[in-house]
Amino acid sequence: MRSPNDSPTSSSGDNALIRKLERFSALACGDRLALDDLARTCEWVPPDRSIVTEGDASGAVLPLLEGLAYRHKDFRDGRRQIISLLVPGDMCGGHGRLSRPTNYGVRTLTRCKIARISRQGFVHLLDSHPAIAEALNEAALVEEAVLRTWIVNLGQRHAHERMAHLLCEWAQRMADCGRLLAHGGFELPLTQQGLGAALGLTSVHVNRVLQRLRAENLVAFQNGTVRIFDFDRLRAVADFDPAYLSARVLREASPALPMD
Amino acid sequence: MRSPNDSPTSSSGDNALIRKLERFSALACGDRLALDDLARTCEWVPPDRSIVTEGDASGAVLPLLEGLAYRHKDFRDGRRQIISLLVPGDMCGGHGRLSRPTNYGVRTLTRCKIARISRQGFVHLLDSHPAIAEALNEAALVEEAVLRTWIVNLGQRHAHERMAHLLCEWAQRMADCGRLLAHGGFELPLTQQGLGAALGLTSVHVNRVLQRLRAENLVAFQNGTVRIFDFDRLRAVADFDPAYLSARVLREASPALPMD
DNA sequence: CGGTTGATTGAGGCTGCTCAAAAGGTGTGG
DNA sequence: CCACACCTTTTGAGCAGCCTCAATCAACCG
Repeated sequence: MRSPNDSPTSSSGDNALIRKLERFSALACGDRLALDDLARTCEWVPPDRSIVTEGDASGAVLPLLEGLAYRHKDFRDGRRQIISLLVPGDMCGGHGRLSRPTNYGVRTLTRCKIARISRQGFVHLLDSHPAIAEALNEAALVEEAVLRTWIVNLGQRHAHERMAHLLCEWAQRMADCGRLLAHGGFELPLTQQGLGAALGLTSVHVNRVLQRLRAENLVAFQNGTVRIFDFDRLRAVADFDPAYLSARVLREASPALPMD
Repeated sequence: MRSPNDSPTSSSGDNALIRKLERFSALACGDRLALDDLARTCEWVPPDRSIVTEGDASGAVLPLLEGLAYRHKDFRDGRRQIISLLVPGDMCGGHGRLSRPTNYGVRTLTRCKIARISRQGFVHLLDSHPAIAEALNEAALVEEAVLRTWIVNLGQRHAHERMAHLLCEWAQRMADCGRLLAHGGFELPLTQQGLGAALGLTSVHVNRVLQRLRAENLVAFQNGTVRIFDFDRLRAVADFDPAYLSARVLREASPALPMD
């Protein structure tokens, strides 16, 4: 028996990292134990704190075990871009064998539980648990797909389409990690300024776009909580196809390919 | 002795994939031989041809050995986003152990030499050559950094800054793979419409932006060739920091991290 | 030589930005 | 409990960066 509230430093049986990696690769018991071990050297960070600062070269590997966070890049003149949103199971820093100074920062949105592993320990983990290495690898490829989708979003879509797409993607990801609220809504703990930084828009325009989506009875955003009223129509506006997020996967090799 | 022009199917001693991977990991002789082997089952593709179409699930792994190409996403209504530019050594398709249908297409810019490996063969390559697996991994992380930078570019920069950044990045990458021309310029075989598709701009505006950069004596673009007149000033306009492209690397683990 | 593709230029319009101010909300201290 | 500060949201007015549409020009090619 375990109490339902996981106390800060206990390794809960419900490890987000394990849950995520199991979407990509069958983990043996030993793999799971190793991952649970990480949760022993973890810390809680309050909301709106910097976890990684641009140029950070500490080399630590920082899996996000609980809470929400984001990667961002700040400019001297105040411009700011949110590069990706992080859910439990994602990595805050680089996840390769080699350590490289980051060209981005990471901040918490909510209170976060973060493990801290030395690069050395991480490399050892990969070497002694190939299944973990493989799963992390595949996870990185999905992350890449998300980045590509953001590029398309920023490059080609209008403000309201962009917003719709962000909300669709976030809805899917939050559902995937079991974070839907009772009424089917979900957290998105950003201010309108924050949404602007994610979408390449000003907060003023974000406000107007949200009003429009609300007026069209598609979605409401209030106090960091989103409720989607008509997912199908929102998806149509966003031209959202969730395939890139899924870990669905085909294990095979095959023959021809169209070379038109 | 080997003739200087590499004929289509001969494995040239100068394999772009090897050159690239060696930036990330020390390859043993056997690793290099295995990579050279790939060049035996390769094909030449003419310019402006589709290599991978969206939704492709063939599962083939397609390293680009020679030539230039790009990843892109097309919309039904004609909008089009170029997601990344590919140089020799890059992968055209997915490069994981698992095969997933692509949500993008790949087209050639110039004539391209492309190896074709079954997913099965690729997995076997990774399993039997850990150094290759590691190098591919690190390469994927650099690619991720490029995607992040494009997001920042599209989200926050004005048209002329975006253009400047693209040109700086491309200059660096072309230099890194030994593709600078005699006068220090380099190929960028895109039409102005193509540049627009990469930058989220219309070709009309691309044209005006290029005129402005030319008028400011920063750079000239003609016939798919770029000449940069004042790299320092261009870099300042673009706010370009090449660090994210480099394979420069620190092998260590280390202690503290700012937790402001 | 006509046909096609890409570059260039112009005019006008819309999306999204800037600047500014007011309105709500929340926490703090008196 | 009110006053105050601070932050976020909301609204308005005006502007501009970039787009749309359209036409011309240049280069290439069968």
